[in-house]
Amino acid sequence: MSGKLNLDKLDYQIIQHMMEDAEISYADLGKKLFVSGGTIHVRIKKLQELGVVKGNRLAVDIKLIGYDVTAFVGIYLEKSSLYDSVVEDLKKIPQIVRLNYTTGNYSMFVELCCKDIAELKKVLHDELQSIKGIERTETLISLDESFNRNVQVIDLND
Amino acid sequence: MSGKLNLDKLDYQIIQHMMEDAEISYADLGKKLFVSGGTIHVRIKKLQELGVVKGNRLAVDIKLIGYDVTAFVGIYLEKSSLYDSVVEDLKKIPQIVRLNYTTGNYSMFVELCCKDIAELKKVLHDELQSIKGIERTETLISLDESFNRNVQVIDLND
DNA sequence: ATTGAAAGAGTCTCAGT
DNA sequence: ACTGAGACTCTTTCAAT
Repeated sequence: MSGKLNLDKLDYQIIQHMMEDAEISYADLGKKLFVSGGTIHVRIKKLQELGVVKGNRLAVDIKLIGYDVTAFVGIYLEKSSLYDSVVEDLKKIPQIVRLNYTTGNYSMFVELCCKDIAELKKVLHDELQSIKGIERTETLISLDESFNRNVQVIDLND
Repeated sequence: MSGKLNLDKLDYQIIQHMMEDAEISYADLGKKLFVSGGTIHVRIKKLQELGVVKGNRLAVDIKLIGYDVTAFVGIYLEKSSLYDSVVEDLKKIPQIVRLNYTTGNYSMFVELCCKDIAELKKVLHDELQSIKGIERTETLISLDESFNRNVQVIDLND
């Protein structure tokens, strides 16, 4: 499937299942995929060693703990050579959870999580505007997240 | 901290730790936070019942399994009343992993994961353009993800 | 609410195939 | 490479505080 690593269908099935729900036991996952729990264990160990599997994260509903505002900000840079220094400055702002260097309208694109609109305004107005190299920004506020899911690495019906 | 739920510092510390790494045992996490493993267990059960903790996901490096292209697409709708029907059509495209309804330039904003530029082109040209209600789209291709991290729900140094 | 210990369940290793 | 069983570790429950 992917050229670089030699993963077979079973590897992809394991990845697909465990990306969605990592709470299933090796024995039970083995039953679903018609192999032993020991084989699931060996495969997951292999995937960890290859760096494909990087750990295990708790899925948390951040809205429920007060992070009501998700926003996206497109950033225009004065010069694209300023990218690295701007990245370092943005990394210091804890509300910024993701930063991508992009083609298209903006030079870079960030996602941020804030407790409320007041906090968003503070980050946009006080923090972003004081960073050297940022020419201007455009903000998209998320009013609703219709879905958020994983890539489908394999069709589970074969 | 958050008005609705009555979570204390220990709850936030547990959430912060387990969002980053859910592989630590309750006993070890208890040692770090100066309580017993049993208390960690009780708190996590409470957080699950409250819906704050929604499960456990394997963190996978999708680049390593051939998903080289991450892109963001801003979508202009003909009429915003078409939102729901467009959502249903977009949900059927497996490469679209996230969809937000946004204020600002675009009516909706999606993220997609593709194996290569050819697949991205196919989705943009063949699939998005044939959906009724989409006026036009603007694509940002991610050339580099500088970072991608969790919200900081508590400062771990108190 | 927190604890510590016992019971139950899961992971990990390894010898055999 | 896969299997199954044993050793080990973790989760879960619960009586006591």
